[in-house]
Amino acid sequence: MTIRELARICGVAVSTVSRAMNDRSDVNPETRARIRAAAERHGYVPNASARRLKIGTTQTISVVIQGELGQLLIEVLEHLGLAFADAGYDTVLSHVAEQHATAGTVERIVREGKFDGVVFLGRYGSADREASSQLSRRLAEIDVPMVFCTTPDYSGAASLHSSISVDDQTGAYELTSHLIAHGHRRIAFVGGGTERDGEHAWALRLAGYRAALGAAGISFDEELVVPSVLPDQLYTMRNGYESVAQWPGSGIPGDVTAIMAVCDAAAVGAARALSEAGRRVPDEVSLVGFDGLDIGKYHVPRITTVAQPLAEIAQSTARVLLATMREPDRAIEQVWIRGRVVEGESVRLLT
Amino acid sequence: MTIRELARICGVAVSTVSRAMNDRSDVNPETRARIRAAAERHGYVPNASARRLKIGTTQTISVVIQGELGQLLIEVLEHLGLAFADAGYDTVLSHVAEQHATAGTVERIVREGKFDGVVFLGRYGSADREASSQLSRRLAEIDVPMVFCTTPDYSGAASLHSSISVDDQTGAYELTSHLIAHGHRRIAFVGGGTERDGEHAWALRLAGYRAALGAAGISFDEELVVPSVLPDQLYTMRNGYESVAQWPGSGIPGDVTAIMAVCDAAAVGAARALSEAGRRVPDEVSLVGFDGLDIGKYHVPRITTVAQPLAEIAQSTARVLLATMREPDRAIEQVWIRGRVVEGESVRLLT
DNA sequence: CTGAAAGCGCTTACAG
DNA sequence: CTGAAAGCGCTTACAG
Repeated sequence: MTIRELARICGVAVSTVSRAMNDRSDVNPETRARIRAAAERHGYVPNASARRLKIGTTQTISVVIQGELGQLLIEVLEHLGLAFADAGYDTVLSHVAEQHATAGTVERIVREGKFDGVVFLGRYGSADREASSQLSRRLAEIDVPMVFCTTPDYSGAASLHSSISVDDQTGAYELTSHLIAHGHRRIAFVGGGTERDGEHAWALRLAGYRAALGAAGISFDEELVVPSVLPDQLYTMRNGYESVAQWPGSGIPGDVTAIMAVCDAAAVGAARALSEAGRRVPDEVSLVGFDGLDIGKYHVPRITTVAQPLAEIAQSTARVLLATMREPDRAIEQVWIRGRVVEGESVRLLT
Repeated sequence: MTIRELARICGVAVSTVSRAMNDRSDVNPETRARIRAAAERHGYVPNASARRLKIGTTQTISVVIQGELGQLLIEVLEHLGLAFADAGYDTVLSHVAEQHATAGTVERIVREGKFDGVVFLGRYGSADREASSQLSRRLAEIDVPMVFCTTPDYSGAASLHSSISVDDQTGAYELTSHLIAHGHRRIAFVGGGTERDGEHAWALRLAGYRAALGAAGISFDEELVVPSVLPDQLYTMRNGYESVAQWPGSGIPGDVTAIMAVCDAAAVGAARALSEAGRRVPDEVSLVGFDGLDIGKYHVPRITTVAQPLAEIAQSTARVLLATMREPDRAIEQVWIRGRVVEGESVRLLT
């Protein structure tokens, strides 16, 4: 069913049908009603491609997620969907599998013109820092509005794209301070990556951890930073599990009284590894995560964490992207939203 | 950058550019190389809408998920993405928030012509059975190939759409038999819905549970079926938790030795509720889930479950949909794929 | 192997 | 308030 067929059925011109379908004011209310009734009856929906070609807008935002799809990103995605729907946009997830995560794939998605705006969620580009930075610069040359959510844009010194994230560093600082206030001094950081470049979420969390130790006069011990054995799957249970299970040297040092995992999922995995090693949480080892997901909430013991304000992060992302769509030359902005420490049952008070 | 501009830059006709970009054989290899190099240099990517309008194919499959986005569906989505990519199709998730889950929304997504095929994943339609059935019949009239994955199509007696799912009933049968073989006879089923219409995954699992009891000569006790207190969020930790915490009557009967949760997530929630009630798993109560997700794997104790062959389910879904796209009048088929009981640490052998 | 032209289904000035 | 016509950016017979 095309607009021409419907026009013939209704005995009007295609332009009139178009006006009726688009709720233009310059059409007789009765004509409008008649046409819309006929459209409904025949299941006519304007062809999105033709409309887009003519009008230059798809009313669709793409959310690009690369690699693993964790619960955190999924929840942000849900909130993004709601926020964009409020503004009249459809949201569509373009998931790029790890295998296909090349600059070309990402660039094609953006350039094809299927979308009015793009949100890069969680991660993008390759592990190679230079390649990611180059992708970021290439993307900046495409005139499709885009924004980065829960990930920096890796473009180097001067940011080329706006980004919205939880304030990882402050959150980790507060969480570490919480542990310190409970008497812990030998605190391990588990499951981060290896390049300490300060832009990844885990690196910012590590920086916050370090700063809190420093503020409390506790010396930083490189031995207590246990990097992930699965750098491609940082934010997973498996990462937390394997990283603790394969603790370098002769296993978990006996004097470690608390472990900070890179996220809640990793904390749950770490808890399992600790259990297998015969170390009880929190009686023998305290444990904290990051994110505030259900997985930590229903864990026994409930994991103390920093809850990310996901709805707020999503709304802020939508706001920045929509503003950039209206005003392409708008200034780049980096938004950091504070999380909140949520006490669970996984931290023991040392006396 | 349009095809016309690129044609002028290269000093050829637009038709030649088109041929070069589409890898047609009837173009001079040198011309082709020159054009493609120029396209790369200028970041030219053919406009997807114009292409689609002309050619009638988007090379894009939409996966529609309605309401909650759980880990199981996400993993199926990842596998679907890989399977369709192998066939040269992009996959896009069109998530429909619970608030917007009307027949109109779904129908619009399908009719707009943005997609060559549609996979309904996990659930669709409203809670109202009649409305869902009506939607199913309306969808059947749209000539976009579609298939249902991990959900039946609710169209009533005669199926109007193909569907691919794990064999829920057999899985639950085997899992229940596993419990019975371990000496359990008072086994509760926790977290299912209320309408026992036999089509939902949970209802099929309940049917399998019941059949296994019958086969073992254990009488079915309605009291041991504890329906969800959160019918809209069946496959969540929260459902398992609340359903056990708010067990009807005077709480968990003392003679219940095992609980079968509607899925792994619910089992984890149930475990937390049991812990709060002072009942240890598996020492005092055994517990099983369904799905085979990481959440159960890293739980302490590891949850005994039925692992769904997600890759196989996704591949089968892609195969059926692609076949339907090639051959629209192809027969409807219902595919049930067997899962596999995976023993964890959550079932105690009663002696 | 290459080019000129028609047309996919829409929307939007432009007339009336 | 309605209609006829142009054109969005492509692809594909049809000629050459």
